[in-house]
Amino acid sequence: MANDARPTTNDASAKLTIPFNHLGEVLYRDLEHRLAQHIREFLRSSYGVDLEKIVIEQPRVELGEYAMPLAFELAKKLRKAPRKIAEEIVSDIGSIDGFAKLEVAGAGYINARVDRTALAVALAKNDKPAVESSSGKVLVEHSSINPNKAAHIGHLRNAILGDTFVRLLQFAGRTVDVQNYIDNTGVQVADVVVGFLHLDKKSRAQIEELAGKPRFDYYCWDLYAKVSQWYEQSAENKKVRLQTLHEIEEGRNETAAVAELISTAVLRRHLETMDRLDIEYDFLPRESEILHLHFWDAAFEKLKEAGVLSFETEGKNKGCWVMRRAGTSGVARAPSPAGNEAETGAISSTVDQDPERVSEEDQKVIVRSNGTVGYVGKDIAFHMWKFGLLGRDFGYRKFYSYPNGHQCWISAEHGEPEHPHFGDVERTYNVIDARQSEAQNAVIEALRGLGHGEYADKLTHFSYEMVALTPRCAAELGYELSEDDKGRAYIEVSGRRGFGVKADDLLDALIAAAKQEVNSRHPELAESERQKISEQIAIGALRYFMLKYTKPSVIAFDFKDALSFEGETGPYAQYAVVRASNIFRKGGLDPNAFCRDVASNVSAEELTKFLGDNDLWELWLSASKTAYIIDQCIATTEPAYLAKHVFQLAQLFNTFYHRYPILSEADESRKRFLLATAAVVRRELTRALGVMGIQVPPVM
RNA sequence: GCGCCCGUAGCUCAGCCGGAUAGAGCAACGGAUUUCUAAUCCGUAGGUCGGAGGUUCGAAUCCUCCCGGGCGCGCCA
Repeated sequence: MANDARPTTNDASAKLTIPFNHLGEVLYRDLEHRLAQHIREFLRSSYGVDLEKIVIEQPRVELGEYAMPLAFELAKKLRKAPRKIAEEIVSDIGSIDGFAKLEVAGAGYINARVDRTALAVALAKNDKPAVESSSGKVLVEHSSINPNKAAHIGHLRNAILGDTFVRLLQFAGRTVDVQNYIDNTGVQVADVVVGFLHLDKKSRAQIEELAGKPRFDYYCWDLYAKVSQWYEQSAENKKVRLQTLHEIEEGRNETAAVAELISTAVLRRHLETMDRLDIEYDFLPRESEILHLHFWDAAFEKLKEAGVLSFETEGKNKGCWVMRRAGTSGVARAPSPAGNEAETGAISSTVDQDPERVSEEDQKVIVRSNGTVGYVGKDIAFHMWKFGLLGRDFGYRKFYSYPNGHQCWISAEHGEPEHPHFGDVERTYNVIDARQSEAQNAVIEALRGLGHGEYADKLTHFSYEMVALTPRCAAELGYELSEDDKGRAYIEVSGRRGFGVKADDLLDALIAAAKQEVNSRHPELAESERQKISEQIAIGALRYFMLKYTKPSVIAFDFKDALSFEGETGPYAQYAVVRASNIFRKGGLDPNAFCRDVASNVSAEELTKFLGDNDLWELWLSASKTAYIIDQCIATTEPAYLAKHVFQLAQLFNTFYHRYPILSEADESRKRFLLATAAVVRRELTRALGVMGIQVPPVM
């Protein structure tokens, strides 16, 4: 799996490319860069040592803000006790701007203490994050749901991860194109077409009428499961499937028209479902256009020319164009540097005599012997288009206008003359589940084989694990489980079997559960207001739920956990912000003013005094980390770190809220300080939740 | 068979660039609020970090092997 290196914030390569935040304020992230750079230079000049990476940890707050165990590492090289080295470094390094001091602790830790007052003032003034000047455009492809049935919880994880990653990139100042690839000519659509035409025996007009109904995708969900059973009944039925698929790919016939009608209607439903979660797309490239605009033909020529594809004249893949499967590079893989003689020998003995020929089991068929191209081939062509390497473009048509005015475009054979420019991006992230990593690697290797290693390196498979149902959840939904399944930790969702939780159903259930709470807590509010708040809470719960697990973890879905609004949940964090807002509302004060004007509201001496309290300081410190955490999320393609951070900050705030009554505080300057604290945390929490796509209700 | 992922408290998960007492949430039990305060807070209990070796001053974290579970390896997409 594509696990990038850990955060690059203190890599040697990053020290010159990430400038200090000249226009904005110096926050936690910037201080870390500064510290790492200072240490690095000091070690070089004083010891002649060039450390590859300076490890910087985050210690308990009473020990400082940054902790460096580097003296332990240097002990070997310098043949001195770690404690001694640490002491030398601390006494010789001099002062670092923004830091109060360095200290030696334990057996040789070097702990750095920041200038708390300076960091707090910088944080308070940081009302909009400084925007990095971005180079090229970034493309994030996510969702990509087959347009033949309702979206389910697995698709929700994909879309929420993808949308959050888009927001993370935008926070960091990148320009992002959001694409949702639509496989509108594949077997899955064909199956539903077969269902309408051959099982339900519906006319085109009848289908058209059904497609206009509110939850047409639910109808397709059931039909798709029925068709799958129908295929099992006879070989004759399966032939219908092939015939139908063929007609759809061909285009310009009645079957293709029906398929277009169905897939477009389901696609609209998907967009509506995702819009409920504030997830929007810019462009919907469809497979039909990749076929009809002959993207493959252009790609095929270049791939042959570059020698990525070879034609098989014998064996099981006779008559096919094949490429080497990713990860099987017998010739290309150099023995590991540490590899011993025996290992090298073992490799050379398994390599084919003819180094050009790929052994049969390492072949991936790209073009079938009947001349048709498979999914991976089309994906290669598509990715050549993404990076501007294909020499062809889609036509573009307006497709969907969001209530907020945003326009979503779709691919077309003959597009509108005026349209925005998609493609030609500098970097691509594909949010696709882990089961497709081999196919994704094939695309990457094809780009490399074409001589475009620079793009291969900038194509990231944003891989995550699936959402499955716990046996208990499946039983609650009324599914019959085999004895085998009952013993499993989780059971995979299956559209083909109609087994799963639909996205809209889950959202409805969440809204209903939230509504019940809101009704009992705020009967004085208007119905429309209670509804709006319930939706915000439901979205908060759902998005947080999908983001709190790290990507490699399979989510074993359970209604009890997903419908929870307490503990480590989105509503917990939303509630913390609401509480902060309550203070200002009841006090008749403007929280933003308390951020902006902290320096005039609280004197530097007083600020320093109050921040000397570790509990209060910990809250400020955590609030100062938003940009730092977001950098980490992007570098590691892991949004879960932001979810963890939001929860931690909300938790610290709730403790603070409980411990310090603010409005009744008698000491005026202390009161102003506490208000500034609440205001800053409120702003940072709101900001971080916003990056997760979670809004905060006015009351809860 | 080959490849990738997972295995940490009763349950669900963090931690894994080696480092200072292994953390949360849920569940359980016991407490707190006429207040900006209960979608909350505080406390108690709960762990041979799947197992065995190895590297190291130091391993949940790195390496090897094993066990258990998941996923992928198609002229499907």
